Amino acid sequence: MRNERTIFHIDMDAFFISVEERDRPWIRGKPAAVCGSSSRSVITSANYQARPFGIHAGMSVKEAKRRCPSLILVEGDHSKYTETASRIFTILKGFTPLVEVASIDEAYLDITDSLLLFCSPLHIAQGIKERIRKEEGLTCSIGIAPNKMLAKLGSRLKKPDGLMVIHKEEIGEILKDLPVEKLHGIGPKLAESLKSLGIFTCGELGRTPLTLLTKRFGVIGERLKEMGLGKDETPLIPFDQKEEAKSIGHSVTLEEDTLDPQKLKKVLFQLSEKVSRRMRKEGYYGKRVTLTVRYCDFYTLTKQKTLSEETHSGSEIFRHSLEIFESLSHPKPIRLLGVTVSLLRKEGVQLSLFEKKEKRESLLKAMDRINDRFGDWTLTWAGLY
DNA sequence: TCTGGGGTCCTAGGACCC
DNA sequence: TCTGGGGTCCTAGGACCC
Repeated sequence: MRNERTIFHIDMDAFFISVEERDRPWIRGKPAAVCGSSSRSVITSANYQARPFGIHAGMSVKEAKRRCPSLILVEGDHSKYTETASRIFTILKGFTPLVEVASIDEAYLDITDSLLLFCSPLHIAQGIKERIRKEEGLTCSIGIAPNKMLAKLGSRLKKPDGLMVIHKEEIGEILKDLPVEKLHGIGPKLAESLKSLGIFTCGELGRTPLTLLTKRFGVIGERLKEMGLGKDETPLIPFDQKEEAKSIGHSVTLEEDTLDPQKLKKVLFQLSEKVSRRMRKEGYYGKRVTLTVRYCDFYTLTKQKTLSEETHSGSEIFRHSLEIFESLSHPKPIRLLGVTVSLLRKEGVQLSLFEKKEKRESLLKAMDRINDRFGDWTLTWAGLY
């Protein structure tokens, strides 16, 4: 029986806009938000003064301005946020090597075995908050719990600048009346489906028979039941064991909806170049190209093509995405185009063991087929003799 | 609420092979 | 010629997250 795990979830408060407030003191105390550069961009981060106006991430800039005409808008600077985040992750790694980077502004820590070194979890959490405040001028919220799911819930419940410990004995009480959509992984659609079954709270979800949930939701049903009970065994994946990326893509919402082939071709070319530059920079080759097209009515389709040869060349990616683009009929003006490359392989690591095995398997099968047709030992490994 | 841009994972049907 | 079942890959779409 291993120790009860102690997991932290660290979540930066209104990360992007907080970084901007730190660097531009005159914004502080006023409603402000970070947005994209185009006229059709959305809010990516709103400060706590803007939130009472109903402004939140994902809202269009137009709508946000309508709700709060005095809103201060700052164009986002992604590289600045990435650099800030990486310094924060370095601070976290000073407390334990078991740090999972969950997104640009979130991390999980497993401090189960570092308890002896620094005394109580609460003490460690306060130390982390203090260092982030001192060194980066930023606040964060921390949830402490026996698993990732509850740690995440804890940080979410005590925002901003919060600290919440969920002890094993308190789990039932905390989940009893908590709406299911507060849990990470239960979005609007799942929440609606659950409501139609009369399940509104985590307490109710935990009491729902597993058979009912699996019948309705398939494999996710098991996960849902556990979530309702506050159980979660998903392991923490330290930053140095993170898997490689599975896809690399870029997309852009055009300034105006259009069907002009010259304009669209140019955008496809730029997106392809952008994707290929990133692939080369990060050392990837890919074998599948996916084109995304969103029309003016928001109807969105994707079409993909698996290549016979892997590539990271911009002109190759462009050639394939254009071919896909031209195979579609495009009945309406286009709002967004996206190009994604997947089935990635990291440069240098020739073939993974799995792929090597697969190659060998398919070679073996080919030999079998020939031997089946022409009799045994027509083909064999040269090394046999 | 006229709705960005970066991703991940899951599902389900069809092709194809044995 | 017709039949069946299993496995894998490809494809398109959808839910979810930050």
